[in-house]
Amino acid sequence: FPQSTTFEGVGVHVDGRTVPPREEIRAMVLAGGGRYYNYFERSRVTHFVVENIPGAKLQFIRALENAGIHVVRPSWVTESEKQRKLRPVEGFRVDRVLDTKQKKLDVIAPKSVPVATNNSSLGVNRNISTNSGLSSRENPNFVREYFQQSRLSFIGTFKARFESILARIAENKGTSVSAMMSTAEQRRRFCEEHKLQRWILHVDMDCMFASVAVAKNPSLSGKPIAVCHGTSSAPNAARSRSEISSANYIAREAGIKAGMLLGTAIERCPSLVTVQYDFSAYEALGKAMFHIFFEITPLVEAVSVDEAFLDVTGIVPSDDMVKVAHNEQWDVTQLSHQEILAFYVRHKILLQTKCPASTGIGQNKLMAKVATRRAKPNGQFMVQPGEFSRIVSELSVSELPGIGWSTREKLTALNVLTCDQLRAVQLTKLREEFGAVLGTRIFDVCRGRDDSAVELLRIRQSVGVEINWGVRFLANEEDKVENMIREMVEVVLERLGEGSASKITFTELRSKTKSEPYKFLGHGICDVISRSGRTLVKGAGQVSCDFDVLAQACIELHRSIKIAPEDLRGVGIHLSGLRFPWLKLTVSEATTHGLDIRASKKEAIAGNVTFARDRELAVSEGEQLDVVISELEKARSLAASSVERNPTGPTRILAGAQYEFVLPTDADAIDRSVLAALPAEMRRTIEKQVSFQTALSTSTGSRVHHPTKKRRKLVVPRGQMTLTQLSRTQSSGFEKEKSINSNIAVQLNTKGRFSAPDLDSELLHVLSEWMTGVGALGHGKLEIVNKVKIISQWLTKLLNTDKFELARGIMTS
DNA sequence: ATCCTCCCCTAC
DNA sequence: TAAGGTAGGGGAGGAT
Ligand SMILES: Nc1ccn([C@H]2C[C@H](O)[C@@H](COP(=O)(O)OP(=O)(O)OP(=O)(O)O)O2)c(=O)n1
Ligand SMILES: [Mg+2]
Ligand SMILES: [Mg+2]
Repeated sequence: FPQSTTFEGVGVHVDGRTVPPREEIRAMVLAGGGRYYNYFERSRVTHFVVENIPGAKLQFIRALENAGIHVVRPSWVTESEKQRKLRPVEGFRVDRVLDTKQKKLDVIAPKSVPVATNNSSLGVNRNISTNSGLSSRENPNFVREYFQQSRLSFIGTFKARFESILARIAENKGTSVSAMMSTAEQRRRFCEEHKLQRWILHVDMDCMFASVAVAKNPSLSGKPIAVCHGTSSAPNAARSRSEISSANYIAREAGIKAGMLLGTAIERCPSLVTVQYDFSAYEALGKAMFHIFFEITPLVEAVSVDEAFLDVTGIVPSDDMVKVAHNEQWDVTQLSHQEILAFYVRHKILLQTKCPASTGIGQNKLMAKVATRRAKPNGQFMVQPGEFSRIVSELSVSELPGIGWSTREKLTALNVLTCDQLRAVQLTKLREEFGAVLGTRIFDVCRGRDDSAVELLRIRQSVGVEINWGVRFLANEEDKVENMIREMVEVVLERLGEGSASKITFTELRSKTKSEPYKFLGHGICDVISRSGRTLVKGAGQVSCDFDVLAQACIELHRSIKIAPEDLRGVGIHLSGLRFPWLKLTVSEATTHGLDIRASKKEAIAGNVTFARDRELAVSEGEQLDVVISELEKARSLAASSVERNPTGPTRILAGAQYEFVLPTDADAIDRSVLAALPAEMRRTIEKQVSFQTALSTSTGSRVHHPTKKRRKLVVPRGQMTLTQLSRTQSSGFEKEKSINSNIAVQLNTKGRFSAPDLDSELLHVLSEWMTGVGALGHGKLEIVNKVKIISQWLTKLLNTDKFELARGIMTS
C-alpha cells in the first residue's frame, strides 16, 4: 500500500537497465501512490524512465515526447522520492547516448543492454533478446530441443509413454499387457461380487525431481534445493525468471514451491541451491516405481511419473512384505493389510531408488489422495472409515482435489474458506454456482465421496503439441514460421502413432506488447487465437493424417490468423476425434456412450465390449453396441459427405449444422469506418468487448481475476447471422502473466434441417439474405465479411461450381 | 435429451 | 537470461 502521495497520478515504465534497478524504482513509485507498468502502455504511462538512449531508439523516444510522455532519467524518481515531491522533469531529460554514462553503467552491469535489432516500425527493442542463440529464429533445431528441455512437456507426455513402460513390465513378468488388463478386470469383478471393502493406496514420491538430485549427490542433503534451469550462483540469479519445478522439504520451509520463479525463491531463501534437470533419471525412477507396484496388484493407475493409485482391495501381504513392516519396528499384529502393503511399497522404493515415497490409504481414491498430503514427507497415513470429514474440517477448500485457484476464489467470495464451511453449503447452491456436475462433485468431494475406479490404461482422445516460449521471428521470416509449424506437425504425428484424427485445432499467441516480457524469451501478454478444421481431404472423402495434408492444413489456418512473424509468441497444434485401427469408434464417441473401451483393445476389435455405467443409453450387450456403432457410422458418413463437399467451409459437419466463423477482435484490427456503419446494437457489443479487453490487458502485475463473463448474444435484425460475444476470463497465474482468448464468433444459423447435398445452396441462400438485410448499411459490411476469410474462400470455391450464379451475386453485392 | 463448438479449469 | 506442456472434464449457449 502507498505510504505517501508523492507519485499520485503518475504512471511509470522503466526501459532497459537502470541504476537503481527497476525493482527499486517500482517500489518507490508504488510506495508513493503511483502506478508502475511492466509493459509500456501509451495511454497510461506518463513517465518513461530510461538511463540512456541508443541511436536505434531515438526515433521511438521522439515519438513518445511528441505524444506528451515524459522521458526521464531514473534520478527523477529517486530525487522526487527523496524530496517527497515531484521534481520538474526539465532537469532530468535524457541525453542522447552518453559515453561516460555508458561506461559507468558497464562497470556496474558488465553485461550491458543487448543491441537492439530494431526491426519494428516503431524502432523499439522488439527482439532485444534474440542474440542468445536459443530462439526459434536462431536455433535450427529449436522445436526438438525445446521439447527435450521442457519439464512440463516431460511430465505432460508421461502417460502417453506409460503404455510402453507397461509392455516392458509385462514382458519381465512373462505376460502381456492385454493379459494384465484382463487379470485386472477379473480382480475388480471378484471384489465387486464378493462385496469386499475397497482399500486404495495412493503413492507419490516426495519432491521427486529434487530427491533424484539428492540421491545422486548425497552432499546436497540437508541443504535447501530447487530444480530449475537457472543457477542460484549466477551473478543475476536474484532477477532470474527461471521456473522452479520441485523443491525439497528444507526449501519448502522457506516457502519455496513448484512454479515459483528462481529470483523470488532466492529472495525468500538466499542459501537456496539449484540443481539441473535429469529427465532420464526421472523416467528410470518412475519405471522402477511402477515395477514395484505391479508386484502387488495389476490394478494400478498411473497418475504421473511419480504417482499412482493401487487398488489393494482384498490383497493379503506375503510373509516377505510383513517382514518389511516388522523390520521397521511396527507391531504388525496391530496393522491392517493395506498398511503393511504401504510399508512394503515405500520400503522397496527407497531401497531401490534411494528416493522416499509417501502413501495415503483410504477407502476410495479421493480419501487416499488427501491422506497422502498428511503422510508427507516420507510417511504414510490411513483415513479411517468415517474420519474423512473430521480430518479435512479445518483445511482450506483448495486442499481438496479438483478445487483449484478459480474455484477457491469463487468460494471465498461466498465466505467459504474451510472444508467445514463448504460442507454447510447446500447442494442446490453449489449446483447453481458451479453447474450440475461440478456442483455435485464439489458437494461429494468435501464429504469424501468418490466411487471412481482405478483404471490401468485409458485410450487417449486427443494429442497435441504446443510451444509458447522462445518463439521469436523477424518481420521477413514468414518462411521460418511455416517451417517451425511443419516441424511441430512432424512431432505431433510421431506422438499420434498408429492413430488418426478427424479434427485439428491450431492456436497462436500474438504479443500485445511492444517490449520484451519480463521472462527471458517468454510469451508475455498475448491474444490467444485459434482456428479449427477437419482433416478431410477433398476428393478422397475421408480423413487423412499424412504429414503433407496436416502441414498444409496448419499452414492455411496459420495464414488465416494473419499474425505478423515479429508478433508471434506461440504455436499449438491439437488433434482430436482420434480413432485407432483396432477400434470401430472414435475414442470420444465410445467414452460419451459409456462404453468401456479400456478393458481390452482385443475385445473392442471384436465388438464385444460389455461394460457401461451411469447412462441409460449405456450398452451392456454386444448387440446394443452394434446399434450404437451403426448409428454413429450413419451420422459420420452424412457428416463426411457434407464436409467433403465443402472442405474449407464451416467447421461443424453434422447435418442441420451450426457454423462459427471466428474473427480476431484486436482493437487495432477494427476498422473504425466499418464499426461506424454497423447497427447500433452490434456496434455497442463490439465496443464493449474491445474496452473490456483493454482493461484486462493492463491489469497485470498483481493477482487479478475477472470472473467469466456470460456470453452475450446479438441477433442481426432481418438476417440469419448472429454475433456472439464469447465468454472470456483473465486470471494471472502465479507470478506469471496470463494471456486471454480474444475471439468474436459470428454465428450463422440455418433454418431447420436440410439434407447434405443442399448444404451449399442453403448456406448461400442464408448468406445472401443476410447481405440483403444489412445492405442498407453501406459498404462497411463488405469489409467485415472480408475479415471472415473463411467465408470468402468458400465463396470463391463455389464460383467454380454450378452455384456460381448465387455466389457471384453475393460477392458482387 | 443429446450433440457441437469454444473456452475454462485442473493436475502433474 | 532460459526451455510458460499436456490431456481430460465440463460449462455456456446454441441446434436438432
Ligand atoms: N508445477 C509443477 C508440478 C510438478 N512438477 C514436476 C516436478 C515434481 O517433482 C514432479 C512431481 O510432482 P508432485 O506434485 O508430486 O511434486 P513433488 O514430487 O515435487 O513434491 P511432493 O512431495 O509434494 O509430491 O512433477 C513440475 O515440474 N511443475
Ligand atoms: Mg510427488
Ligand atoms: Mg505427484
